[in-house]
Amino acid sequence: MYRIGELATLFDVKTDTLRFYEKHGLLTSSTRSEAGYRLYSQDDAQKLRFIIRAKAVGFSLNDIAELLSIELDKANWACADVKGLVDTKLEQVQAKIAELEFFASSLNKLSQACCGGPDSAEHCSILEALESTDKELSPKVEHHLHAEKQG
Amino acid sequence: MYRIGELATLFDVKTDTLRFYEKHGLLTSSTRSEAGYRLYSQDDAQKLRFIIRAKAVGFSLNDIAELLSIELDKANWACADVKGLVDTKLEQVQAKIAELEFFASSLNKLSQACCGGPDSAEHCSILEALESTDKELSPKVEHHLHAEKQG
DNA sequence: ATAAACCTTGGAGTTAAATCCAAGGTCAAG
DNA sequence: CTTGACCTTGGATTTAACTCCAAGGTTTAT
Repeated sequence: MYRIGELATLFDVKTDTLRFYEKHGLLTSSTRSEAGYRLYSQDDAQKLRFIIRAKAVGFSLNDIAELLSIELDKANWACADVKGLVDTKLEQVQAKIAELEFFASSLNKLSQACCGGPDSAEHCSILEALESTDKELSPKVEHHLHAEKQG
Repeated sequence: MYRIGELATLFDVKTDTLRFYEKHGLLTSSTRSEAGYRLYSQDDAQKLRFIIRAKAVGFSLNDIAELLSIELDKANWACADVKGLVDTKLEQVQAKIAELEFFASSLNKLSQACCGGPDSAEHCSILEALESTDKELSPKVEHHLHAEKQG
């Protein structure tokens, strides 16, 4: 079991942050010592790791709480409910991956264009690099941008 | 050219948000009308789209400003500087992608475990699903978690 | 030429997510 | 048996990123 300070050090967060997560229902220490100290189990640590990772890829604490609530505890969740929530989150995750792969390929292009590659100095900013890769736009925007682009 | 309200509608943000981005150096309209109205060009729109996307995958406005500053404008940036910044950002993006792929595979596992798949009811929460996929941990944490896991 | 729907600025208020602070309890080391 | 490094709580403050408001100027449609 970890005391709050140990867990905080381990994951490079502040103890205050852990108490904050507790107050907001994201991570409660599974036990307390006699004196009232929070004691975190291995599972708690696992959960914290998940929270930190999810935050790093742009999920809000609310989103994360929802992800963590996905537990097929049979009494409270129908199977279809779980599946619905999971699949929604999965779509969000996949959308994010798609965005990032786009970024990655553009940054790559930029990096290569920069130092003497065959396309040298052709794409000099992230925006130009993105543009050169762009095939699809958000439906709402597509019409406008294309309209102007031809004119 | 778009007036601020048009651009805002187009991208489903508030006009206040656009002024906020301007104040913080992320997106300045390329011109103003005689009366002082902001007029946004196609390039400005492109830039806004980039900002919105970058935000969606967990970059802060500061991160984004840095990404946007990557411009090989020859006078101010040495080639190596650009490459350095780009490659740093590329690493961040790739790390995020790795995280998300992890999430995705776990959510998938969860979704399948849920409704009568072969692993039915085996991984009942996102945490269990993650754990079942887990091979690598952050180096800092690895030792501790494994140590306890064996004991 | 006037109302409705835009736009301007400056500044205040909100929300999420921490982060800090104060007053005090606990515990291992000397 | 006290010093120092922990921990507790409750509440205040900060930071990022908006979001709203007020007082006033502009444009457009009737």
